[in-house]
Amino acid sequence: MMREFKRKLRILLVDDNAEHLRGVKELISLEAGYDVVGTTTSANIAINLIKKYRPDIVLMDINMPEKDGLQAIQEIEKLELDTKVIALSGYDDADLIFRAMKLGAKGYVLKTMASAQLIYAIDEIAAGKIYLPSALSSRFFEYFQRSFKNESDTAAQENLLSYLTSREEEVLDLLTQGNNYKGIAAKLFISETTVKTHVNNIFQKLQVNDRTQAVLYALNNGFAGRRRVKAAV
Amino acid sequence: MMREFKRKLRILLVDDNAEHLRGVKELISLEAGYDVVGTTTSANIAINLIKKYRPDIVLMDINMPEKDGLQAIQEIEKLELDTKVIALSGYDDADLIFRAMKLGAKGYVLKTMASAQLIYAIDEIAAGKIYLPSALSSRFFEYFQRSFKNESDTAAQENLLSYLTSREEEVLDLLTQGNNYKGIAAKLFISETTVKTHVNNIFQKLQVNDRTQAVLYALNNGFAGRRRVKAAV
DNA sequence: AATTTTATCAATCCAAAGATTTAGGACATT
DNA sequence: AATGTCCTAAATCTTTGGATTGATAAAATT
Repeated sequence: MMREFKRKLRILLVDDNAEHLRGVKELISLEAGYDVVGTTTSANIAINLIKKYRPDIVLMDINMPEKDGLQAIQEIEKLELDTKVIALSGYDDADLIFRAMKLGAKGYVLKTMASAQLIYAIDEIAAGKIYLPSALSSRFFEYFQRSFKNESDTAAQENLLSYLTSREEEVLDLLTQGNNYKGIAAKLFISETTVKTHVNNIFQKLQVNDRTQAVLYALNNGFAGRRRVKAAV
Repeated sequence: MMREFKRKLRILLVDDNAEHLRGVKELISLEAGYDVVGTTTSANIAINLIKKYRPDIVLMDINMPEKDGLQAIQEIEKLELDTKVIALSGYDDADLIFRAMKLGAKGYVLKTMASAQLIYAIDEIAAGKIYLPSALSSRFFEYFQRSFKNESDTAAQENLLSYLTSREEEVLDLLTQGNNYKGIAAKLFISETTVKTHVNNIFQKLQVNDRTQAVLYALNNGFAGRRRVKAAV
């Protein structure tokens, strides 16, 4: 298969198995339009090579003993380059796939994959897409849905948050941002005692004893989808 | 396209657009091996129909005004039946796709999709797989990776949690479970004043003013990966 | 028209939380 | 031997938080 021509795709291969490394290199070199700019058996060296040569694609074996390939992916992503990493693995383990994709891998291919399919994956990913063979994609989604199952189970049980009035929701929202009574009063332009009343009502409805528990309940029960808090002054 | 024969696949169609509903029904009825057991324009009615007829597949339009199709998916999943829901939408919006899959949809297809492809999707999903057309799959993964980008960025920036001693981590951990001083003291077998000392040190290190902010900081910065709190007594 | 819910506020009162200082003993490091 | 960190603890003091009661007015419901 041949890409529409522009310039050669620059590829870096990382695999601790030197045997397999040679095989893949040869395989890719047979195709026109691909340039293997380097091969290495070490993830650490790979990082340096990437910084130097800025390849378009990195084929990264993630089952390496020395340094974890997943960790390497994470480090590469932190560099914020245009380099796209394809995870290469002998195993179609759902957790591995999930973690690799989570860390920013643009694809995940098995070592047993046919060469034509590998080339196809490289092309797709080089073109900016994300590529997962359908079998692996299925595994990924099963894992993905399992990992969200618990969350929605929580939502399944009665959600006390639904008893809050809209004003109480506003107050709780400010609580989940780390505000105290004074802060909430100022932000809502109401008196501190009114805030106290609301907060007390919130406690009753959520069946908790204090603001921390209220905030935890809110976050754990999908209140306004977890937000980030800047460490307050 | 024809499934290998076993029994007819029982399908329920849900779409607030009666026009489109008829179209899809006809389309599916033309194929052998598929039995449209019901059609409805209301998500609420759909839930009841599912309880009654236990279809194999539900094609659920998720762009309905009255009741949200996504919410319907969630409710169907809560029933824990064998019924598989396929999200049907006019939009290939990444957020919609993500939310549908998160809620347990086994597939997501566009209304503009060719009929052969729809049948294929139904077959795949009926067979227990998950089906996302590759274009939508790409969108999903881009969204997925974006949503994890911030998390790793957070990890990249200085994490004040790293300054905590192991004892302080224990104390913070108990704080994130909604404990007060007394509770923490009892659980760690130390005096309440000692707990206060630890907590104060934690505040200093995390640069926060009170326990709620400390807890929020902890949760937002990957402290012991968010845990669930049962509403305390 | 009558009732309930919601939002507002005040005044207490007590308990809890938070700030600060001081200090002893264990342990590791220099 | 001296220094530093960590865990422990007490004492004191101020502030904040939380519970309770009662009250007014607008708004929504019945």
